[in-house]
Amino acid sequence: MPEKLMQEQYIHSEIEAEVQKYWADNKTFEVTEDPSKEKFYCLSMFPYPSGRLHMGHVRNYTIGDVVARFQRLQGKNVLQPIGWDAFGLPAENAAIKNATAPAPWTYENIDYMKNQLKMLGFGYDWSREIATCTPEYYRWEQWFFTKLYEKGLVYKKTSAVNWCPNDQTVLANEQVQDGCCWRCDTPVEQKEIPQWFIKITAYAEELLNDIDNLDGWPEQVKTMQRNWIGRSEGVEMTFKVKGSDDSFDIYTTRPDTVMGVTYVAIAAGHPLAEKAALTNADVAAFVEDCKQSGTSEAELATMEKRGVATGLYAIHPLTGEEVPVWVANFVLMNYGTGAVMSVPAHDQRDYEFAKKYGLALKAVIKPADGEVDISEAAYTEKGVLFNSGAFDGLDFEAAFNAIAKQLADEGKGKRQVNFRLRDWGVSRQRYWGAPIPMVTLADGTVMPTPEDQLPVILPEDVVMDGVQSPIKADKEWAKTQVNGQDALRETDTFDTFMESSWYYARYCSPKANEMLDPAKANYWLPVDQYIGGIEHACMHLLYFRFFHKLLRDAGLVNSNEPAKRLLTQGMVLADAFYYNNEKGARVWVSPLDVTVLEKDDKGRITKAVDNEGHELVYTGMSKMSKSKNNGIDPQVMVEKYGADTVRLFMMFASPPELTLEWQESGVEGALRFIKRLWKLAAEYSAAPATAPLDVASLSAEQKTLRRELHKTIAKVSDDIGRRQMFNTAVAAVMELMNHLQKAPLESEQDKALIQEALSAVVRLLYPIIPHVCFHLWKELGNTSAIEDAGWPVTDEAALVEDSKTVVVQVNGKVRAKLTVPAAATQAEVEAMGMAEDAVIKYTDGLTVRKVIYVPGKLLSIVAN
RNA sequence: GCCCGAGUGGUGGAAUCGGUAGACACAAGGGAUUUAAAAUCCCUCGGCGGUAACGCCGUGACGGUUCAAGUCCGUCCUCGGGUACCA
Repeated sequence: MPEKLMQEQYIHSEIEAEVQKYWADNKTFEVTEDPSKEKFYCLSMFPYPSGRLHMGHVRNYTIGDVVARFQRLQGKNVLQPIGWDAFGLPAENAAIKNATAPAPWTYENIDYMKNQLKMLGFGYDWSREIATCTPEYYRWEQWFFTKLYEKGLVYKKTSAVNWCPNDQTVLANEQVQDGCCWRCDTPVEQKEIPQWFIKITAYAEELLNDIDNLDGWPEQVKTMQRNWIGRSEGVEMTFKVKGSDDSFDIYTTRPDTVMGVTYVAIAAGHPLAEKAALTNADVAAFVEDCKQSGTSEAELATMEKRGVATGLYAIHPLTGEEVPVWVANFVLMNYGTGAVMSVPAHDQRDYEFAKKYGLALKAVIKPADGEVDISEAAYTEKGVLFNSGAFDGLDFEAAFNAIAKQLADEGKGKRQVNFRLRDWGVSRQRYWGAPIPMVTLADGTVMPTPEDQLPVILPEDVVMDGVQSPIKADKEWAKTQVNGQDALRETDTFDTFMESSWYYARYCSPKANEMLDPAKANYWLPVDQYIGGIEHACMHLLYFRFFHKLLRDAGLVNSNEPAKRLLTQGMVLADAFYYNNEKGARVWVSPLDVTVLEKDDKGRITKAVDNEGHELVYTGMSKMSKSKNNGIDPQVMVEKYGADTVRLFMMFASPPELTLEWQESGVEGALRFIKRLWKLAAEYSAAPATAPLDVASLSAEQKTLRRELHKTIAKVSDDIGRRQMFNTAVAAVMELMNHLQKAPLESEQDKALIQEALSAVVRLLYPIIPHVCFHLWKELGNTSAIEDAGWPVTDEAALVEDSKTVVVQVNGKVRAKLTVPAAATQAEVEAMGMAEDAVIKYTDGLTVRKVIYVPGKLLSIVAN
C-alpha cells in the first residue's frame, strides 16, 4: 500500500530527474555475461557527435530503448551500449570555421550530447561507452588492417578522386556542388592517385548468399544489397586491335547479341585510349575533357553521352569483321574491364549513341513470334537469333551456351561471373581519421607498421589551414624508423566506415587489451536487434557484414552474421516556412518562431507570420534540416513536455519504418494521455482494492472489461515483440484506457479489476514512457523496481467470447451483420444469414450459386 | 540514369495471411463547466443524395485476376532514400 496520498499533478521534471538518478545510482543497465540467462543485445547505430542531438537520433534511440526495456521485462540479460562515431569530415569543417581543432570540438560535443541522451532516459550501459577517435579504439583497427594485409586482403592501386586544381586538394562528393568546389567554385577535375583497398570482392559471393539467412532483416534492405553486390553471369571475350599486337577484354551479359556488335567503346582511362591520345589530337582532347567532371555515379550516369572515334579498329572475335573503337564517357574504368561491346540494335544506350554519331545498326534478335522493329528504339527483350549465321534460330539460353562454347573453343573468351560490387577504397586524404598503419622504407619497401609501433597516433593539438591535412603539412610527422631504416608513414587516414564496421563487437569487451575478448564477444554476439536509418542499407550495413566475416576468419568470433534482426527507421519531418527578403532570397524561419497561424475550415494552414511580422510561405512537411531551418531541438521539447511525452509521441505518431511528421499538437496529445493515466492511478490509489480479484464472481460488464484488458496485453506483446508496430501498441493501450476511465470504481471487484488493469498498463507502457511507469509502479503498492517486475501475462480464459459478429455479403457488398453463438456451425450461420431481410431483398429473384463462409467472421453469398 | 521504398478522410495513421476501409490520435465545429480564460468532460466529423431508414461512390491514375482487392499482377504518375569520399 502507498504510505501517503499520491501527488495529484503530473510534473515531468521532478519525476524524470528522480528516476534517472535511481537508474544511475543503482547501475540498473550495467550488465555482465551471465550464462544462466538468455541474452539480448540491442544496438542502435551510434551517433556522429555533431554538437546536439537531433530528432532522428531521438527516434532511433527511443526505438532501441523500447526494444531493450521490453526484452528486459521478458527476463533477458539485456545489453544496450552507446558510443560515438567520432571521426569524420564535419569536425574538420567545424574546426576551420571556429578556429579550433577537430579533437576538442569533438570531445565537447560528446560531453554535451551525452547529457542529452541521459535526459531522454535511455537505458544504456554507460560503462561500455566508446569513442572511435581515441587510440584505445583505433589501435585495434590499425592492428586488424595489418593482419588483413598479411592475409593478402589489402592492396594499393590508383583510383580517381575529385580534385580542386585551385586549392590543390581532394574533395568529398558532398563538397562538389554543380561540378565545382564548394569553397572556391573552381570546376572540379578527376585525378588518379594511389590508394589502399580492401578486397571485399573476395567475399562477394558469400555476402550475397548469406542474405538468404537474414530472416530478421527487411526484404527492402536485402533486395538493395543483392542489387548492390550485383552478381551477373556473362561472357568475357577478347577483341584484337587491327594492325597491332594490342587487344582488350570486354564483358557482356548478352552474348546472344554479339553478332550485332557494330562498334566497341572504351573508357577515357583505358590504356588503349591513352595510347591513341598520343597520336590523335581529337582523342587527346576528349580524354582530357572526360576528366572535367566529378566522380559520383549519379553525375556520370546522367551526363550527356559523348564519344570520339579513335581511328582504331577491333576484330570481331566471331565474325572477324572490323568494328570501330570509340572512346566514350559512359564507360567507366573502375567497373568491369573498362571496355564494352556495343550492340545498338539491342541496347538503348548504344542505340542513342549510334544514332547520334551515325554508327551502323545490325539487328540480330527478334521476337519468337514476329519481326523486330528498331526504327524508333532498340529491341532489348530476349528473343530468337537471326542474321547470326550458325546461331540463327537459337533462343537466349541456347545462344548463350553456343556462343560461349565457340569462344572458349577458339581461346577467345569464357563464361564469367561478374559482380557490380567493387573493392573498398579506404584511403582518405584527410586529417580527422585513423592513420593508415603502413610505412614506406628508405629502400622503397612498402609494409605494415610493425605491431610494436602501434597505435600510430593521430596528433590532436593541430592547426587546420582549411586546405591540407596537418599530418601532411607537417613533414616531420611522417618520419620514423622501421627495421633500422628511415621510413615514412602513410599520411592518409581510414574511411570512417572502418570504425563503424566493428564497434558493435568492441562493446562486448570495450576495455580489452586486444581487439576483442572472444569469450565475451561470443556470449553477446550476434546482435539480436540492430536499429538505424535506411540510408545505411547498402554501404554501412554491407561493410558491417563484411567485417564480421573478417573477424570470424581471424578466429575472433564464431558466428557468420553480425545482426539477427534489423529495423530501419524513417526520417523525421517538420513544417517549413520561408519569406523572401529584399534581395528576393528565401529566408527560412524555424517553425518554433511562427507565432500567428490562420487555418481554413479544413484545418489547413492558410496564413503564417513569424515573430518579426514577416508573412510566410508554408511549404508543407520536409526533412528536418539546417538548410530549411526546420529542425526541432529535442532538448527544448524535453524541457517543455518531458522525455516521456516526447518518446510517446514519437512511438505513436507513425510506424517506425515510415517518415514521422513532427506536430506539436500531437505532442500535446501525448502529454494529455499521460495525464489521464496519472489521474486514473491517483483516483485508484486514493481508495485501493482491499480484496483480491475473484474472476468467477465478475459481472458480465466486468468480464467484458477484463477481456478488453487481456486482449490488449496480447496485442501489445505481439506489436512490440514481433511486429515492431509501436504505434498500434500505444493505440491499443489508449483504447483500453478509454474503457477503464469509464468503468465504475465502487465495488471491491471493480477496484480489484482496475488494480489488475493498472498493474498491466503500467508495465505495457514502461518501455515507451519508463519514468512515469517506474513511478506509478511504486504508487500501485509495489516495493521492488519495475525493471524486475516481468511482463504481464495474457489470461487465455479471459479472451473467450460467447458470441461473434459475422458479416453477410451478397455479391461482394455488406448487407447484414449477425451476432451468432461462438459455437455456431456453417449451416446455422447460413440459415440465419439467409433469413435476414436485407439478404432476402438483394437475392430476390436470383439463384444462389455459391456460399463462402469464413468461420466467425464472414458469410459471402454469390447469386445471379 | 540505375537500385529500393512510399502514396488511404482536413492531418498523422489503422486494417497483421485477399475477408466489415478509416481503429487510435490530431485539427475543426457544436455543447457542458467557468465571472472569464485555461484545463477538463460530452457530441459531430470521407464524399454525394435523402427528414430518416438507407442507397451510391471512395485507398495516386488506368487496366487485370477473384465470390471478395488498400492488400495480388501489369502499365504509368508524384514524392522520398541510396548511388561507393556526408554519416
